[in-house]
Amino acid sequence: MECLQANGYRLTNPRRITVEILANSKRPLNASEIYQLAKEQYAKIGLVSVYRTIEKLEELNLIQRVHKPEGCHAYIAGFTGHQHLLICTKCGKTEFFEGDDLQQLIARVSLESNFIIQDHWLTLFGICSDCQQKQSH
Amino acid sequence: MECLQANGYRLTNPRRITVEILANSKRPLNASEIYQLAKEQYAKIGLVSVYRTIEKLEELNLIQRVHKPEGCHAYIAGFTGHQHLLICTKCGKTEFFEGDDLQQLIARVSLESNFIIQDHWLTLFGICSDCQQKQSH
DNA sequence: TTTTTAATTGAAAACAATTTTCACTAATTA
DNA sequence: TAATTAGTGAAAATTGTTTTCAATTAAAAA
Ligand SMILES: [Mn+2]
Ligand SMILES: [Mn+2]
Ligand SMILES: [Zn+2]
Ligand SMILES: [Zn+2]
Repeated sequence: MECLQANGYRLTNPRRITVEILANSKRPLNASEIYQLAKEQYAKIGLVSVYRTIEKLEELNLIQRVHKPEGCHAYIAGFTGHQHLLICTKCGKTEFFEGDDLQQLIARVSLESNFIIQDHWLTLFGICSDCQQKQSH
Repeated sequence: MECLQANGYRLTNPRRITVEILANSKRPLNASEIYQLAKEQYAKIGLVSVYRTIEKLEELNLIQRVHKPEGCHAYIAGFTGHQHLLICTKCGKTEFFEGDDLQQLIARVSLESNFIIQDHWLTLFGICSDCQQKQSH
């Protein structure tokens, strides 16, 4: 909310609620999921406002689109700097990690392909500890 | 086409042309791009058949959806086994590479997060050699 | 505090992408 | 060759997202 305000945006109910939902979610949410949750707190919110808030939060790098095999329209909060995602394929729980060292790989691929490599996306998929326990029963 | 036939699908014009376009493309194409190209060879083809062929090729693992910042609705042919993509952000030219060794990283992240890590997505973005030359003029 | 203002809102309409329906066509089998 | 049935394309339906617009409301000004 501070960041929105600092960028000249007004602090409104639809924004507050959308931000709160995204900030508290451990898994990526899409517009309609946010909308369903938001209505519980603020019945008159419109889906359009959710879309518009997502757009602004993404511009300000406060949320990040998450690409998964099932779709790429969900967002997760908490992005800062160069990080990557670790996603539970059972419940969707998503964590960030960093410290990947791809320098050697990138150098090799660059040499073999004659590409100048500027960026990379890395996502790990697995089963979170909660879902491991549920599974073992 | 062989693989389609082996799986009980008929060899039709719409399929032949869609397959040919995807097989010959160096960059990922979406349904409507394939459709535009296909119409040049077979004017009466329908966009629906392109969608249906994409669906089957994806099921048979002959093509793969490509995730990019601009969107995730394009497909590239030639997927076999565990490989990753290298994409030119100028012209879209896409190559496969393999031999990434993420074992150490995966072990560390697994330990820190208590996830069992089962899969990963890695995509490198850069500038291909053609586009490097065009740029330097 | 009250008034002014312009950004923001939600409903509805518009738009875009994809899927479904259905009568017809054509690839394969007998 | 004829019979069968998968596959086709046009049109309609559906889904997800964006635009429009009059009304509302947060923030600035008085
Ligand atoms: Mn990295
Ligand atoms: Mn790999
Ligand atoms: Zn989980
Ligand atoms: Zn290029």
